[in-house]
Amino acid sequence: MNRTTLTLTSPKNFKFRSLLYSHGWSDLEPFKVRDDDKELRTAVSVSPTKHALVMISERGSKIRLTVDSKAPLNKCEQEIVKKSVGSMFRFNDSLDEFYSLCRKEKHLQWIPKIDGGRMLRSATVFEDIVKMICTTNCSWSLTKIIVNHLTTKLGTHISDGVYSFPSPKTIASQTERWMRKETSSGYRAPYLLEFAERVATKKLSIEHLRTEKMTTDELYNYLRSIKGVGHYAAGNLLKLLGHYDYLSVDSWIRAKFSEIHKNGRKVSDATIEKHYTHYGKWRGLVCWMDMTKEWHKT
DNA sequence: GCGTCCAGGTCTACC
DNA sequence: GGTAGACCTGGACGC
Repeated sequence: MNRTTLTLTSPKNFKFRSLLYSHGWSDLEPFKVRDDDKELRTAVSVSPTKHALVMISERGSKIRLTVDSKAPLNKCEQEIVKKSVGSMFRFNDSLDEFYSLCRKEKHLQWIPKIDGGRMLRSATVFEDIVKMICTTNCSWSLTKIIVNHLTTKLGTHISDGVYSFPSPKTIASQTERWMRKETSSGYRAPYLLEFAERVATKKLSIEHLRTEKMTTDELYNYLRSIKGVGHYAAGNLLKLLGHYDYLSVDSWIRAKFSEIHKNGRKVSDATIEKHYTHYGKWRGLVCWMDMTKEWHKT
């Protein structure tokens, strides 16, 4: 095993722990949180056949990447790893405007204090979309099972129990029967296969979506063209693409909102939408942070 | 251990 | 455009 150490400079308003608990992604393979929240492990594919285990930790204002790979990484491949981690950690996203808005409201002032709101992404848009489809219509424990099966049965073993996330081509080459039986994805299997096949054959282009200048509605409609991505999944994916105009209300948000704001009384989605309307294009992020405040208590 | 019921979001057919 | 029903799984529950 070859080991390389790389360093990234974190942007202002960045806190490692806030990123880890930004949402559930750090709980899904190939992510692994280690050493009492001090290290995040994941896999980065630098080419279709070359994968690296990346151990990420915070060192003051720097981010240290300890990278293990079976063959040494050249300079170009090291840059791919750095760029990939920067994209996962949202280094290019500015939250200044969001923080200004939060500072004006007493109950939101805690957010800029913990540098919150930066939501962890997977190494690729493909991985994010597959995982989001796996969150639909099931418990979080089932989501973890499906993603775990996909990664450990179809990914490449790198080191220390870490597997790369499978490529579109690898997923597309499976049969629906195998997917249903071996990944517990059930009726989602044909959705995952169709999506992977469209990406693998370049009928659908998605990796540019993190940098493409598109309006929220254009992005939303693009995502909805993927079978298995409905209103909730598209809204959540938009957050991972830097657009926060959608609340993407699901059963958990309904229950949490009811508990926090309505003393447990049942509420309609329209009531929840109305509650956050005046936060404009940041309403989706304000809602999410409001719902997950307790996750950030130390 | 086994059977039954339920929750969860999306798609499709139908009105 | 709105709505009902099917999809499939793990987990909770009762026996």
